[in-house]
Amino acid sequence: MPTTPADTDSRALLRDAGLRITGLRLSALDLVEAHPHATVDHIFSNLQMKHAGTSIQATYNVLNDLHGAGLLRRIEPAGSPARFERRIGDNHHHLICRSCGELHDIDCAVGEAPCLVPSDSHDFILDEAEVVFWGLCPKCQTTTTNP
Amino acid sequence: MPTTPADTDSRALLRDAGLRITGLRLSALDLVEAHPHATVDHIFSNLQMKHAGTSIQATYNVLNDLHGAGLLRRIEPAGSPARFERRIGDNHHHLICRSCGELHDIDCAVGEAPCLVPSDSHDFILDEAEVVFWGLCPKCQTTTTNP
DNA sequence: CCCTTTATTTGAATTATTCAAAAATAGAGA
DNA sequence: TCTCTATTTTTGAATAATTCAAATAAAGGG
Repeated sequence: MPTTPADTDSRALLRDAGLRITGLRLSALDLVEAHPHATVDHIFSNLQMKHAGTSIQATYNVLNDLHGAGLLRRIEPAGSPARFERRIGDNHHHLICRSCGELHDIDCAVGEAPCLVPSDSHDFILDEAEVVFWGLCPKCQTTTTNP
Repeated sequence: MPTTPADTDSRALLRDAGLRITGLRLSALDLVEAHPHATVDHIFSNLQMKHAGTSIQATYNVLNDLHGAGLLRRIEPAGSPARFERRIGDNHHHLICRSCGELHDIDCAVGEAPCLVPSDSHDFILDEAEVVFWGLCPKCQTTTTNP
C-alpha cells in the first residue's frame, strides 16, 4: 500500500503514542487534519467510504483513543455534539455563531489578559484556560429575524 | 400564601419578562438562587418536594423559559449536563475540576461583557467571551492516581 | 366569573454516547 | 514466515440528556 508523507507521519504519531497502527486510525487522523472541527457523524461517514462496514462505535473508539493519546483535541461547544481537531498544544480558541453553529479558530485573544488568569485558583492545578467567543455570524445577522 | 421579599422580587422578574407567575417558576428561581450551578436533575427533585407530581419535562420547560427570558444563565461544561445560575449580566467565569467536576465561580478581573477580544472577529457580532479554567481540585490532586 | 392563552402532565421519541461480548487483526517473538 | 496474544473492531444493546406532541390544567385579563 502506498504511503504518503502524511501517512508516514501519522504512523509515527500512533507508534510513539503506543497505539497500534490501523486503517481507521490513520484515516481518522488524516480526516481531522483535512477537516478541522469535524463532528463524529462527519468522521463516521467519511470512514465508512474508505473502510466499508466501519461502525459508529469504532468511530467513537478511535476518536477517544486518539484523544486520550493526545493526538486529537476534543471540543464540546454548548448545544453541539463533540468536534475534533488536530491543532493541539497551541493556545488557540474558538468563535461560534449562536444561530448556525459556524465555528472559527481564533489564534489568541488580545487585550485584557487578566481574564486568562483566574482571580482565585481555589488551589486547583490548572492545565487550560478555554475561551469560546459567542456571537452571530454575518449571514445570521441578516437572516435571524426572518419568519 | 405568604410572600417573602425574595418571592416578591421573583414575581416582579417574571412579570417584567412577560412570563406568567407559577409555583414552579418561583421555586425554580429560588432554588437556583440558593444553589448556583444546580443541574436539571437536582432542580427536578427539589421541585418535586415542593410541588408533588412535577414532571421532568416541566422542569426543562421552566428552565428553558427562564433562560430564554434572561432570568437564568445556562452553562454546559464539556462532559457535564447543563447547569443553571442566577448570576447574569456580570462577566464571571468558571473553574472546573476535570476529575470530579467541582465548579467555582471566577470573577473576572476585567469588567465588560466580552472581557476578551478575538484576534479576528470574522465579522461576527460578539455577545460573550466564555472562559472555562480546567484543572484538578485539591482533593483530586491526591486521589486521582489511586486504584 | 368566564374565557382564552399559556403551563404542565402524560406518553413517546430523538440524539449523543457508552457498555459488553464475540469476532477479527496487528505485530512481537519463535 | 508462522503463531500467539493483546488489542481493535463489530455486533447488539443500553443509557443519559433532552425534546416533541397531544391532552389536561391553571393564570389572569376582560
